Amino acid sequence: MAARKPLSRERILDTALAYVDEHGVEALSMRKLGQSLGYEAMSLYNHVANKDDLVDGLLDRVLAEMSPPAPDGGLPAIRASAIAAHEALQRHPWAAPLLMRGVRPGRMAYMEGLLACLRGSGLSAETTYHAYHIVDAHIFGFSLWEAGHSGSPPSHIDDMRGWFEQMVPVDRFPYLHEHGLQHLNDGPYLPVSAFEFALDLLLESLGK
Amino acid sequence: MAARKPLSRERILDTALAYVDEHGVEALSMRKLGQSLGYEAMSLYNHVANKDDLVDGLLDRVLAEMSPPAPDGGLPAIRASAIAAHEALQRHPWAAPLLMRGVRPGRMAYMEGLLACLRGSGLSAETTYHAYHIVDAHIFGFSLWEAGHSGSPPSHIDDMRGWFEQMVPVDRFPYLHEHGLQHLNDGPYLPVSAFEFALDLLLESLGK
DNA sequence: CGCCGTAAGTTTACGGTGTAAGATAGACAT
DNA sequence: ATGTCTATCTTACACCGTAAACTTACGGCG
Repeated sequence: MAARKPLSRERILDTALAYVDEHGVEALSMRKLGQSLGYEAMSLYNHVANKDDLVDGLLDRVLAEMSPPAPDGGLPAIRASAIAAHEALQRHPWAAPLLMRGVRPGRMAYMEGLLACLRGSGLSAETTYHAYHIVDAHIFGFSLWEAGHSGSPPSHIDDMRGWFEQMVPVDRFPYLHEHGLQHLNDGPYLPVSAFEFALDLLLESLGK
Repeated sequence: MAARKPLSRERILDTALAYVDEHGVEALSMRKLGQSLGYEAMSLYNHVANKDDLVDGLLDRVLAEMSPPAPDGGLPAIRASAIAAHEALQRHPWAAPLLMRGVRPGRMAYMEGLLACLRGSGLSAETTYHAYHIVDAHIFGFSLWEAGHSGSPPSHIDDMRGWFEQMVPVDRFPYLHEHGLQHLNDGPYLPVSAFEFALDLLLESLGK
């Protein structure tokens, strides 16, 4: 608070990204962000056009973490880049929904790279058309699905087991109860394997 | 406006659902909803606890359109219910993200039904654990992916072709350009087939 | 030195949001 | 008539994004 560093777009984005990764994008406000930097909200507008511009800056940082597959890499390159993209979207769960809404340049580059790689794998234009939807929907759809689940267990509950038993009574939801117990035993995040399992299934069918 | 019918939870939900299906959930406000019913915003609170309660009511209506698979229906029942759920989520594109956030009773019933059907198909508890993630992530993930795309082309553009050519120049994005042209020729919505294609692929692998 | 332009930061204000609290009015039972 | 209950409206508060105007600091130039 005392000796405050000068404001800059980079510093604003740094702070905003850290905040958003922790509290979610809906919790971000110009007033709070300015305050946490030691300035007034309106001062941010000297370095950022408006809130959308700020969020776009955050999205570009996330997009910078996901590189498209090499055009001549074939299906293995698609697999690798899909996994990397999924991991980036796991690191920033708030980003996936916003990435779908508008099309940032980085997102277009990813689309182009994916399409190029599919065509480069010998697929026809028609096949590529459908294959693209399948692969892109899997990467982003699965990440959106995962991101939606984040925060579902209030995460600051001491007695997770008790909370679960009350929310999902065995007698009314026997199978859901069983499923929940598996999650509680496996630690928080197993679904990753489901991402790769389904991805391999889809890619294999495209390779035939 | 003149002779106004008395307010009721049902009437409020009717109006809100129609409004939200047309304008999206982020455009819904208590003031606008009240006004479009001929009442003040605060009057709605006599029939609805708060805005979250109202939105929950809307989500319950969407959930009522998707029934879980019959427990003894096997993979075909899962396929049918997945397609029905996907269609419901297409009718109400705003709903999918909200359905992921909190777990409504109807959503729990769907989860339970899907799990029961998987176990009933002879899958072990461990296999069901992963299969559930794959199937549920496909249904909701794909729907989320589709919903995210809605509104991407501003939809009220006369010269769609010209807009597209400017946004996606052939020389910089040749493959994306090709893909976009395919969409323009096919009409707005082909991806549906991708949903069923991938669904069958996933279910087939579970059947082996 | 004085002057001035420019950029950064602050203050104030406006219209929007959800909703708590209180006032009002009508219907109905005692 | 009196009390009670319910639905409605009015007012008010805290928060949001941000436009507009104001203050402050600084670098260049005579």
